[in-house]
Amino acid sequence: MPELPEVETVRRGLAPTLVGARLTHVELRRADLRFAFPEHFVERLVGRRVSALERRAKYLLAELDSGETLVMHLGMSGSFRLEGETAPGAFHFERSKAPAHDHVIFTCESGARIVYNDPRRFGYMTLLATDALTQHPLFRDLGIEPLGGEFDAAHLAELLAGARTPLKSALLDQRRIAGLGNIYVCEALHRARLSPLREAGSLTKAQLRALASAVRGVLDAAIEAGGSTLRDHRQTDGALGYFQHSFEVYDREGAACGHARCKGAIARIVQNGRSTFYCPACQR
DNA sequence: CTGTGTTCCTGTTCGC
DNA sequence: TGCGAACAGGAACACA
Repeated sequence: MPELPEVETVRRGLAPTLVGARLTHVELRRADLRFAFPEHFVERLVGRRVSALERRAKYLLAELDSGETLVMHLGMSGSFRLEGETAPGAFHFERSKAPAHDHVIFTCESGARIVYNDPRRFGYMTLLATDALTQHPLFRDLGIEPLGGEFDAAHLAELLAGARTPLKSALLDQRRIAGLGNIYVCEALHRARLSPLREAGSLTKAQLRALASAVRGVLDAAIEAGGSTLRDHRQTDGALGYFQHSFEVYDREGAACGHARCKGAIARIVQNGRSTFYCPACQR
């Protein structure tokens, strides 16, 4: 589920509860997610205060007062929900009816509970020394943040220079740009009117400008939509929120292309084993 | 080095 | 209605 905008929405949803909070209890309902939890995971968390909640690419980073950072990735199906004092609508579940796939439960001093649910278990959590975070293999090779100040057409030109791979594959590569996933790559390419099949290194300057602007624009819009769902529904689970109603191409095979004067229909093809949606008529 | 295919896991949807 | 197949928002890893 979660690409950059969803993770950012989760971060904003959890921050008011988590930042400044002390963890009093951490419950693991199983020994692993995608990977095993690290040694003494619970002991290293309990009693610690969370000093900041950040995001890098699709990772959530909870900085602790112990010098370590709790690193969380939501994989395909991970989500958080808030229960307890800060969630007035929280349900009370009988023990036997606890929702399936709740794997980790963090309890704060305030009584608030933050529950991590992940049916497919492609997500994972680990603890890393905060001052060495950027050197760690998980982060060392990550590319540029598409919403950061350095991301522009010139940077994009460098990132794609000489690449023979299809444009879509290049944009999904987290070592180039970090945080884009299948949906927003499809959407950004449609906005920029560029074919996912184009050789990545073949874009003109004007096309690079259009693409940089499209990437930023689609991510900004999705975060904004996520933000509005947060305000309206206290949703912290990183669901696509209302932005899914704004998809121009993703999961819209056969629909009319939304671009002015384009008579094309959205097609679905498969690239690297994953669905690509685009308009063959106007994306060149 | 670059680029591609496979794999992890469960839930939902679709065609018969 | 049931039942198997296809597919799903990610990315680590193996390999050509």
